[in-house]
Amino acid sequence: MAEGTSPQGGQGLLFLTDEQLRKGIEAMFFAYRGFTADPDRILAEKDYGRAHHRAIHFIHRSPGTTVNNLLSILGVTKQSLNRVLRTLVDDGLVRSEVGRVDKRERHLFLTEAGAALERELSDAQRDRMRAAYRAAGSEAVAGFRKVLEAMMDEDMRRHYETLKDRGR
Amino acid sequence: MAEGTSPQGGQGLLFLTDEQLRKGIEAMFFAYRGFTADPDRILAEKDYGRAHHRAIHFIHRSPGTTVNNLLSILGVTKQSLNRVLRTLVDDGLVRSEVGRVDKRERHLFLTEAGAALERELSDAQRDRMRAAYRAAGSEAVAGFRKVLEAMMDEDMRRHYETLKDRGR
DNA sequence: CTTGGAATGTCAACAAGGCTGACGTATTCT
DNA sequence: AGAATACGTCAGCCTTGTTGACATTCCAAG
Repeated sequence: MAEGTSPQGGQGLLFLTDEQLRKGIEAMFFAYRGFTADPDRILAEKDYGRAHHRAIHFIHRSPGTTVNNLLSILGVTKQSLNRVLRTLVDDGLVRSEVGRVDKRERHLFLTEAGAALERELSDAQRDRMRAAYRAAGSEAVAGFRKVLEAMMDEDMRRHYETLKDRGR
Repeated sequence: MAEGTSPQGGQGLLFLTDEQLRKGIEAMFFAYRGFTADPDRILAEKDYGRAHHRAIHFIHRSPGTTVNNLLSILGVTKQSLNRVLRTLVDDGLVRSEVGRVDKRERHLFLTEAGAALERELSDAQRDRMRAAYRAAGSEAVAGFRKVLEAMMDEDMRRHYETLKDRGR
């Protein structure tokens, strides 16, 4: 009775109207805007963009990651990533270290300044996420994650799970 | 007891670690990629982009909407929207009608061709949404929507609710 | 030891889709 | 009559994505 979508709550077939699906689509659209709004404001002040944020985020999450790995996580071309990475290295936010075992690879790390910016950005983003979680309640949070995970492409889910494991 | 995040399930304070919040952030990032992947493929074939998709989507949802209204939903400048809208009108996907009560306004409608493309795009997007919903279960769906709604900016939530009401 | 292929970096050119600023025109409101 | 509104448009700029071509460096296989 606390449901809204179907009486058989949980598993099994759902009765999904186009309307319900459209609402989900629009919720994704509007929510993603909110999701990026706070970091975007901070980035604009510092003349960086979302691309820089993404690079910084995943370097922070996987210190020492290679360029190729980052490439496949972000899903852009190396030229595109390189442009962003170069400015971050030049500005002293990211350190690129030649691999010791395979010297062709570059391992990426945040410098102190990079870590500081990362903190500033993710604080802002986490604040909103936390507020949304609190407003929605813990049951909602579990469902939120479940649906998002089911929405990912296979490759992306692989990356997502890998990052997940690191934290455990 | 079926919870994972907190013992007081539902309302009240949640114990949210940075790790949990980060996972949510990454889930949003990866899921949004999946969310746009299918329409993007269709659009690429037809030399359109996401901007066209968004315009088409919201014109479909609110037939006869004005340019100004669309502008505030999409959150872009009129120059940006106009570029997109012009190609859609030129290509015969959108019809722009001078307002009868206020002749300064233009009311936007999808033509048959426009409606056909809208269907193709939203079919693809709904298929993924439906699959995700089914995989996650109906309880998850309710939570998903709840968190997303809480994540929106005020203005966006207003638009979201307005679209919501139309369907009822 | 040479050679093929992988990983990386870099140059150039281009496109989509944001943005600002300025201006014109029709229409409506005060 | 004059101000404000709705819309369109021109011009120019930025970010971030794309392709294509090419150099370098290194690993590994023959």
